[in-house]
Amino acid sequence: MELESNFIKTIMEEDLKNGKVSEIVTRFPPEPNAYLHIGHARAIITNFELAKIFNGKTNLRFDDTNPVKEDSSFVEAIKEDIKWLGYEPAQVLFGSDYFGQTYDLAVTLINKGLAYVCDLNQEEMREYRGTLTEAGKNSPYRNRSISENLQLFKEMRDGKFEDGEKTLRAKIDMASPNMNMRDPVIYRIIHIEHHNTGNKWCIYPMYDFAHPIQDSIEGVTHSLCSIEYDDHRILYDWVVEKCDMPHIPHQYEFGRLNITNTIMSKRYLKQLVESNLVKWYDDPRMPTLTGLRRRGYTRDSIKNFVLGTGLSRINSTVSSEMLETSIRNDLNYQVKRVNAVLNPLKVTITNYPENEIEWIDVEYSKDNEALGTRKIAFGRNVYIEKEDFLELKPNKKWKRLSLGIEVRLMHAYFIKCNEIVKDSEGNIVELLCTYDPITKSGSGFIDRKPNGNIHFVEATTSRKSVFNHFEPLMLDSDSKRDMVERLNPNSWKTLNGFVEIDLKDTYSLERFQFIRNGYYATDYDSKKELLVFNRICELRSSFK
RNA sequence: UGGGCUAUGGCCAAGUGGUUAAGGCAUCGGACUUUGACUCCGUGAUCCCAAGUUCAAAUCUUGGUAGCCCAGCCA
Repeated sequence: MELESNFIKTIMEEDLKNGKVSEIVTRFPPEPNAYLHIGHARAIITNFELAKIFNGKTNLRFDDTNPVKEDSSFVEAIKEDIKWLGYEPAQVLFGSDYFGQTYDLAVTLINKGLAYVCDLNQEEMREYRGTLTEAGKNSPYRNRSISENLQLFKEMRDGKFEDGEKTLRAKIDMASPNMNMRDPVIYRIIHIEHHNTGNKWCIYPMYDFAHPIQDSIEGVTHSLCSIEYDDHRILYDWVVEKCDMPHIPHQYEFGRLNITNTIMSKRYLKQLVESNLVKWYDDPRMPTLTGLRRRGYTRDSIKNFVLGTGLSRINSTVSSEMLETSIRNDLNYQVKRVNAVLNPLKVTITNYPENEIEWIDVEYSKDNEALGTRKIAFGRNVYIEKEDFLELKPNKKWKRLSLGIEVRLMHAYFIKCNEIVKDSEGNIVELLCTYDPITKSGSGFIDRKPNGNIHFVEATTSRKSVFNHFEPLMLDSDSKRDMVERLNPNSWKTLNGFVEIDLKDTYSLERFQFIRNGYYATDYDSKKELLVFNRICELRSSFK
């Protein structure tokens, strides 16, 4: 799928056309403190695809300016997710690579009288900041001399002070209606080992100061971020200007992408994992990229989904059905269509010889012959789905098996149900049927029409399997309600059944259409003796 | 009268003064079918409201209304 027209693409076209920029350079700047989710995928895809269209380039830059929260374990996971999506960054960089230059630029600001060391503690600073409707007031430390500021900032760097004892603040305007401009902190003291720089630094720049500098150093032309940074842009531009950055990057904001029944906040995903409400970040129910991958989603389905939702400045909530449609469309043509019985009901073909198995050639997909064929087994003992049998045909629309009714076992023969075997509690445990040899599939038999076509697997050759079915983790998206209350108790359902013998050597993440059941992917935990499949999504159904 | 952003069918979204206002998802019909799948056909908008500018307005102006964001030494 192509990237549709959107406002950022239009801006880039104009910038290129009127010579404002000669090349498009974008960046994806994740903070290495969490696993990436499908919301990040929008940012990744947007940055890379936009640059690609204009033959530009995209860097991956880890935004690691806060060692309290960040960890190198996330660095590798994030790299892997981006690679999985099929993108290769022009460069892989770290914000911490620029700590030296960032420090020097802070000194530049001090020398210009545009930054000062402030002794206010956190609480005092909040009081001085004012409120949304009232102006703040100047810090008593605002007018320290340049030399004193220089000395103090150096001492901050040299570890003379405790965490929180002092900050470096930009001197802008405590009466600004934009809170971000009320002398924002640009450096703070944190005595913690950094995953990249170790103990070299004990002061770290804030995002608002570091980000524009990083963008400028890297020659980023279009710095894309989410809409809540809109009122940070004025500060972004201030930093670029006052630091006399030779290259001037520009920030553009776009809305966040939400999906119905899906909650994507880092805090929430972390809580799910730490409370053992899911197995891990790669749990197939998680909206993380690693979870979606394990579920069986393909990179193209994610890309097409994101591209299909478009891009605007609105925070949008897209129906999860759109994601499902995207994976169905991707898998429909390219995947093998095979038989699996998830809720087995034993069927004995009473007029078929015992100990005889018949092998039938069947194409994997009549829509894609290149997939080839395999042999399916047919014999005296088969399994069909429990839901494909009802003792009494309920209405004319019922296109499945009932007592005295004849249906086709797909790719094999017509069978007719003659007798029902029940246990002492009245549950149906077996069906006794007869088959008609002249109705064999492919024989051209047209004298009778069966009451529908159902799938089956031969009992003695099929492989025991576990099928994991998923529902949304949350029953609603009302973030005001407690998470545990909203949890869907049926988000993971396990079924035990059989797949046709052809799947005995399936490998992790191999994807199939199980005929009439849905799309599935082989789980990492699948073993030869017990195959495990995750349902990616159901087939569409107009059955009412 | 704190500041900022946004408003196009149920959900996304193109559209940049002249179009029958693209497209996708969903819905509802129908055709086809050895998957109740796929595929194919059909199906919906006085563009938040009001006034104005103009021969002509979703697009420009003014005034409303509604929603979202901002008071971390988080990003």
